[in-house]
Parts: sequence; C-alpha cells; structure tokens
Amino acid sequence: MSSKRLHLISTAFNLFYQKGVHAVGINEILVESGVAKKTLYHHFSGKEALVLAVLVYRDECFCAWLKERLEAANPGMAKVEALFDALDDWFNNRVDTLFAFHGCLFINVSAEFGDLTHPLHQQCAMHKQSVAALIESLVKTTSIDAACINMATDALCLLKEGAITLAHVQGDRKAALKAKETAKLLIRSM
Amino acid sequence: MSSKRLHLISTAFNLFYQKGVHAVGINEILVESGVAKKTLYHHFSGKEALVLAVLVYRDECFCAWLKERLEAANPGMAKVEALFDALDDWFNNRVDTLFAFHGCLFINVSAEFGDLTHPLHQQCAMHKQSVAALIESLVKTTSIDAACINMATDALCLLKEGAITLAHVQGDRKAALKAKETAKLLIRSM
DNA sequence: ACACGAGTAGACCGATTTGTCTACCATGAC
DNA sequence: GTCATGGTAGACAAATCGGTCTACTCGTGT
Repeated sequence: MSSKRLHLISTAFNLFYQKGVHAVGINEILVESGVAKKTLYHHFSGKEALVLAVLVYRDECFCAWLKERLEAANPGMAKVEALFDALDDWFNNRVDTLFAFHGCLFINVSAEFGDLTHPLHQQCAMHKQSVAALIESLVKTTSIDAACINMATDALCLLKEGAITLAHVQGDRKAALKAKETAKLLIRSM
Repeated sequence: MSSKRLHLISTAFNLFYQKGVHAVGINEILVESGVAKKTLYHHFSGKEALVLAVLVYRDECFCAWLKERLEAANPGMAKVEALFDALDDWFNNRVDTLFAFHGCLFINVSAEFGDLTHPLHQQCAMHKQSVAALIESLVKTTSIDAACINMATDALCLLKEGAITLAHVQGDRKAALKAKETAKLLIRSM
C-alpha cells in the first residue's frame, strides 16, 4: 500500500473519530495530512470510499489489539476479566495504538448513516460481528455449558456495548469496571 | 408555546433522527415543515438552538413514555421485565409516539458532537441521567439489598444501552429480549 | 532515452450551507 | 385608529462543500 494512501487513511481516521464524518471536509483532511487533492482522488473514488477505508483500517487495528489482549489471559474467567480490563484501558487512554477515546467509531458512523442498508453502516455491523466472534471464542474457554454459549456471548456483547456508550455519552470512565463486575456475577450464575 | 415553534421542533426531530444533525440542512426543515425561514430564526437563535430544543422535546416524550410503562407494572421483577418489554416495543416500532426506531437520538447526537463539554452533548448526558434515575427507582421496588442498588442500576443501564446499540448498529430486533433474559438471570443472583 | 505512474499546487465548478434582510400581511391590545 | 407581534415569501450574502481539472515535478523500469 502506498504511503500516501495510508497517511490519508490515518489522518482521516483521527479527524472523523474526533469530529464525526459529516463535520470533517475533504479539504480539512488534505490540509492536515499535507497531501494534494488530486492524490486523494487518485486513491479513492470519493469521500465515501475514504470513509470505508478508514472503517476497514480501524477494524483491523481494533480487532488485532483486542485479540492479543484476550489471548494473553488464561482461559476461563480470566479472559472475561481481560476483556473489560482492556476496555478500561481504552476508555482511559492507556492504549496508544487506539488513540484518545471518543467512543466507538463504528457506533458513531452508524449514527450518522442510520440506514442499515447503507454500505458504511453495513461495514460497521460487520465489525461488531467480528468482535462478537472474538467474544464467543472467549466464552468457549470457560466452563459454561455448551447450551448457554450463545446466551453468554450475547450478554457479554450487551455489557461491552453498554460500557462503551456509558463511557462516551456520560463520560463515565469507570464504565468498563462496572461492566466487569456485572459480567463476573453473571458468568458465575450460569 | 407557539404552534409554529412546536411544528418546527417536531419536523426537525424527525429529520435529525432519521438522517443525523449534520446531514439535515435548515432549508430542508423549512421545506418539510412549510415554515418561513424568518420564523425559524425568530424562534431560535440558530441551528444549534433548534437542535437543543429538539433534544429537550425528545427527552420529555421518551421519559414520559418510559415512566408510564414502568409504573404500569407490578413492583419487583415485573418492572424489570417491563423495562425491556418496553424497549422491545420501541425497537420493533410498536410505539407510535416514539416514531420509527433509528437508535437513540441522544447517542446519535453524542456521536456527532463528541466533545463532552459541548452543550448538545451535555444535554444528551442529562437525558441518560434522567433515564438512569427512572431505572434506579425501579430497582428500589425489588427485593435487592440496599447495598446493591447502585450496582443493579448500573447493570440494568449497561444492558439497556447495549440493547439499543445492538438493535441499531447490528439491526438486531431481538436485542431487548436478550437483554431481558440476561437481566432476569442477573437480578435473581443478587 | 524515454514513457509512465505517483505526486504537488491550486484554480475552478456548481451546489449547498447557515444566516440576514426587505417587503408585506394579519391579528389583537390599547 | 394605531402599533406591536408573529407570520410569509424569498432574494441575497459569504463561506464551504465534494469533486474536476490543468500544468508541472520526480523517480523508476524498460
């Protein structure tokens, strides 16, 4: 991949993540990145294609980071704790590779492109599906009964999304820790 | 309140809720509502003031609806079930007064105005606080130990926000029912 | 030697943005 | 009768939007 292309994606991500997609103009991205307009339109067919590339980029970064954090923990309840400890680090800006927390990019973009059939919204749904798959494989390392795996996965996903929303909308920096305690209580009772 | 003012707020709400704030121009609101531009700027100092009024309007509608649904249920676990049954009705467009589901307006607006200090974002945080207060009073009607009231409230809020996010981003129409089962399991173990 | 792809700088286009302004009308209070 | 208020219709302004285009430079592969 061209270095200019990557630089555009990285710059666009930072701006979109902070201010939202509609609030950031093409020209702002160009000035910030120091790239010529023609170059942008050489790599991307338009703004929407750039946003899509940003979503793919962020999905890769985020999933790689989360997967590493989950794999580093011992199987079982420790992995459940690792999930929410990772979120806690994210919310409190202790993860350099994820940049300063401004909520979940995919939730934010879904808010701006509310139609479920929109390509950008669908990309966001795909990301959430990928994360759910990571969580499901986490659940399978616990002693939870096979019949409850789907339910436990759903529950952890609900708590995860809830924590992200609480952290972003309310500014609750302890949201991940609250979710962790709830998750522990829940998993023990399954 | 002037009828024109209310009509503007109502029209603006529908457009903002469907398409997002930045994606809807003042002119579109004027055409849709059939109100003159001068009248809009007579009632509101600018677009931001209109958005703020829309948030207040939606907060009143939503909280009044939820409060009614919760009060109609018997104390205890029935109220917990009522909370998520209400959400289920909302997600599946069975509540006319809330209009077709497009996620939570306050989460969506927070996504577009990511800065926590922004007046619009703060209004969103206030709404979430109001809903949390309703949920806390719900929790107090259960047999949960007084020392756990805060924890139970947090847990239900997490599940509620998670369900809204799952329903909107993933298009999961059963999100509220999943959250209900999780909540029941959780409350029983407290 | 030369062609070509990637890149720069920036003028330019039409459309759209928020917001202001003039001119006019209807109604009710005093 | 008169005057303020709330309203309509719409021209207008200044800025910005996404996107196209020309003219030019630089480095690499053949």
